[in-house]
Amino acid sequence: MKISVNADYILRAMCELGADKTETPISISKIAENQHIPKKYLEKLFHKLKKAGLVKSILGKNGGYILADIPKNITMKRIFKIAENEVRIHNCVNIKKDKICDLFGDCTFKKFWTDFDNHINFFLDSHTLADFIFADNSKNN
Amino acid sequence: MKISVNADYILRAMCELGADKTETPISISKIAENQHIPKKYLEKLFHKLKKAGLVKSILGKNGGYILADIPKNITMKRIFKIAENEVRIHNCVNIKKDKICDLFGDCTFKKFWTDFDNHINFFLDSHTLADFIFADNSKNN
DNA sequence: CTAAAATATACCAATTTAGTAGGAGTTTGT
DNA sequence: ACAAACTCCTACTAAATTGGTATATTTTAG
Repeated sequence: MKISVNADYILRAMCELGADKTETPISISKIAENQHIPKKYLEKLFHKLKKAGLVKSILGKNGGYILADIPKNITMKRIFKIAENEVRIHNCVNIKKDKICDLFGDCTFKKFWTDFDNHINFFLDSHTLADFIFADNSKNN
Repeated sequence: MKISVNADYILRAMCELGADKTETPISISKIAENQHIPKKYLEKLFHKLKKAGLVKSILGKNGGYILADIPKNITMKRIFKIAENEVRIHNCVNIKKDKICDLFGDCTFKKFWTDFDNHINFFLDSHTLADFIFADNSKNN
């Protein structure tokens, strides 16, 4: 069970967008440099972020990205969904192979994997970008 | 973030050992057949389980495996440690690269990853093999 | 002696991870 | 008008991991 580098990359990149007070977009180049993330790799991640509606892009010179929503509305769950190619906690043949699963309505294995999944998602849902950005310099949002 | 098939395989295999009332060992062949797990693959998993001290082996004909401890002492965390080749939740350059990390004593990123790790481990520690075995047929242990 | 069992070691195809490469399209400062 | 600075898009790649196979050796019951 591993967490890819993507979650960390995205988290820090989004924080940089969220922490910026100016209304101008920030470029991939700048974020990559500040956060020590390979530029081309970060580009791909932002492509996903845009498709998922977490950021907006401004084309052309002086272009870049801005958050599509206020930090407190961006949960870690949303970030994880993009960062991790697949989130598979329900690892149980009784769940994967539905026919077997249906035989046991209250299968304890299934219950365990579902509970585990819920436990993780509860944590991810209860943390947002705002937790990271306004930790020391208090501000609204 | 994925959970490999191993955790499911081991969980069901160990349950079969734990549920067995006889004092005789159970062979890999039998478990593999009952649980629909590739025999050779299960063999490798049991090798790890033995090395970790979760099961004991009996060699020769009529040999097989028995639990090395009572079910309630076998936590899901112990199983996960064997099932997952690597458990990496602390995915943060501020943690991986110690020099950067030391610069921020109360880094919010680090805190998040550590909290996440603790959250998961708390869940895994609070479930044992006994939860699966004696769900319906109540019995001591 | 032989069949059934664990043990040990090596191999393998497919997939995933963490990138890199090269350019095409868009906008802006000068 | 034009070059620089951007995003956007597609493809490629090396290394590691995953989920398994294959083959042979050792141990023991009957």
